[in-house]
Amino acid sequence: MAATLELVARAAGVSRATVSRVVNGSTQVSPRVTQRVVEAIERLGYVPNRAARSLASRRTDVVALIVPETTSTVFDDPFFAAFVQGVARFLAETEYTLNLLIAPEASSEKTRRYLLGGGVDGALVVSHHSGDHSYLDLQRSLPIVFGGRPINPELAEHPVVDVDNPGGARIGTEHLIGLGRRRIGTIAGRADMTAGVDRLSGWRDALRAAGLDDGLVEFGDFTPASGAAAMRRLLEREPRLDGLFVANDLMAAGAYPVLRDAGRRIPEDIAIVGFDDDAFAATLSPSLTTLRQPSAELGATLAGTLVRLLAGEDVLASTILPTRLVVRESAPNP
Amino acid sequence: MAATLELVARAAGVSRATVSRVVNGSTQVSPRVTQRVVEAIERLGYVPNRAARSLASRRTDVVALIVPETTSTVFDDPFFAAFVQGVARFLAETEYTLNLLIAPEASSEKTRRYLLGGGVDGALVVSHHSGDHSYLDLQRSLPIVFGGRPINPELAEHPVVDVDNPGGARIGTEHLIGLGRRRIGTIAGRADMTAGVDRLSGWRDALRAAGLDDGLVEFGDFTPASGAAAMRRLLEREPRLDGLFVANDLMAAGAYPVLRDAGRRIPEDIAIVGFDDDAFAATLSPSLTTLRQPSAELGATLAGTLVRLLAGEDVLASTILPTRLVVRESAPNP
DNA sequence: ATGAAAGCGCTAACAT
DNA sequence: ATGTTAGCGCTTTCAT
Repeated sequence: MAATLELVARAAGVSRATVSRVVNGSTQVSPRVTQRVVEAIERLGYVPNRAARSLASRRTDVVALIVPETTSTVFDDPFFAAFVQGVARFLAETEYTLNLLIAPEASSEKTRRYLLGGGVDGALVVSHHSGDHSYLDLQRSLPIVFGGRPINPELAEHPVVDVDNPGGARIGTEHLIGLGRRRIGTIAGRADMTAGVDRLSGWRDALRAAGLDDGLVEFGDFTPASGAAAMRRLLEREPRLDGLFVANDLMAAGAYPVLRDAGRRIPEDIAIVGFDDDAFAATLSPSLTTLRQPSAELGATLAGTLVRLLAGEDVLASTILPTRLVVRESAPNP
Repeated sequence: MAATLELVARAAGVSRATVSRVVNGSTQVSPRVTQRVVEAIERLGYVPNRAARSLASRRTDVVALIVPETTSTVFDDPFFAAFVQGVARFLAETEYTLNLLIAPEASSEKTRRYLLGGGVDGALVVSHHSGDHSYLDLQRSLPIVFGGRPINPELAEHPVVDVDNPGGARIGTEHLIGLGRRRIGTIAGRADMTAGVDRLSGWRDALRAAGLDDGLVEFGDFTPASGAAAMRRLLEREPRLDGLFVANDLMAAGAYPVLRDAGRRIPEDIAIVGFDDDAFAATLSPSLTTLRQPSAELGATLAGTLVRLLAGEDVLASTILPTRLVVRESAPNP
């Protein structure tokens, strides 16, 4: 059986309150008593009971990272690896423990109870879809920080950390324009995710500023297969396409073989810029020019914002991290 | 503020005990009272407090999946995606919530306290290294099921679920023998992980049974780079190598270019069998013959074993799942 | 079938 | 600096 505070107190010849103080690092305990208590704790192998502590203190020291995606999406998307790592690394330096809650679960009643029932002190929510309303009723009862601007305006009051999607898309598109391309299409991401919407608008802004046609849009869902399909539609609509901005690298990877089969050379006939700089971008042939997201930094910033929020500090309503253009063969410098 | 049991009891005009019974699905409550209580719960938006419930009932309804690896290892290894999914899917059907604890964390004092302090009802531990002793002191105080036989004999008393590593390796090697290959080497996995040790012994068994030389062993650490290095050493030792069993597909992928550079054709000059059937096995050129692991099933079985253990049921000390040979171009059928 | 009452193990005023 | 005393919100005998 696990030792209790009571037992430790008895062994050390002090009150439970004193043991509690020692366990919680209070400075108000005399060195010699602290010493006695510490010894008793070691001797008995005492570990505080979480439930009791949480019940009395009204905190859990746990934060949840909620990913409303399927398990496979999470693991297949290279972005998440770095992102989760950023979160975990940051939290490792704090008093908090990370609890990763994955999708189907996250929408379930069980998880809702876990969150609402005081199971965690706060939550991080990433990749929020417009169709997903499962966090609406959490917002008033739990500190939440969003990773990626939620498309849902009701959630606007929560702090958000995001990468500069419109800015990155604009820079990528301007790069294509700078290469002299004039018929520039885009394979956009899902319209129900802000990453999709924002990258599309960045592409559009750049084209309009240059006085070019911004009608060559086809949508995908961030998967390679959808990228291939969108590429086919785009080529059909405008065979003379000479530039392409793709909302993520995976879809760009899907577009490559379609272009090859159509006899279009990259970058001679059509220059391509992706988004993410995932693990495959550099290994594609030709290698992909793309916008790098600071994924790990995003995770760390997100975690940091939540921790500050939980500490009662003021946090920025919105933090936007910059992207960086990584120039490779698919759209080389002039 | 969140509603409490007390408030619900008052609203429904019953005792707290009765509300508790309704919440916990006791059949001993009359329909009309149940009805009243349910209404009060809905009206007040009551969600039980986890800490209080856990303190009183001495259970948490949470199980931990402990992965003693770095975050990137977990996410980069295709095996984990399917595995975690298997665990999550199984638990979704139960009363338990999954808490994924990743490595650096898992060895930390914080996590130890989380586990020992009653934070979870039980734990699943995968990918156990011999160097890792952090779970030794958990074993007596927490129900644990291991995924993959722990190399540490002290942990032998815990239930284990594993794939048939020796059997798979034997079958793969026998396939090479059946192809008429006679100088069959192996790139083995790390000697401090049972998956490495067991696959090596399976290869050895097959060769001995056939009366062939079982000395052509070089070790890697399951990464492509280590596979490449091992391949070079093997070719140096025995240039006439005509068969190769590799302990995982990633190392096989690393070996491919080395063989190509050495002017050895696959499978004409050297036939290759891998292990895992990961996402890349089929896309290698030539595609890789390999042993498929039932990763998701492994996760589900592991979770199921723990759940049964927690329910006080008897569980098998050891459950071994079969692998299946997937024949592709690198070692085609005769 | 329902209620009363005693904790579960800890923290946090409040005293001293 | 240390002890005393209430709870935290729930489950669980034990009565009735």
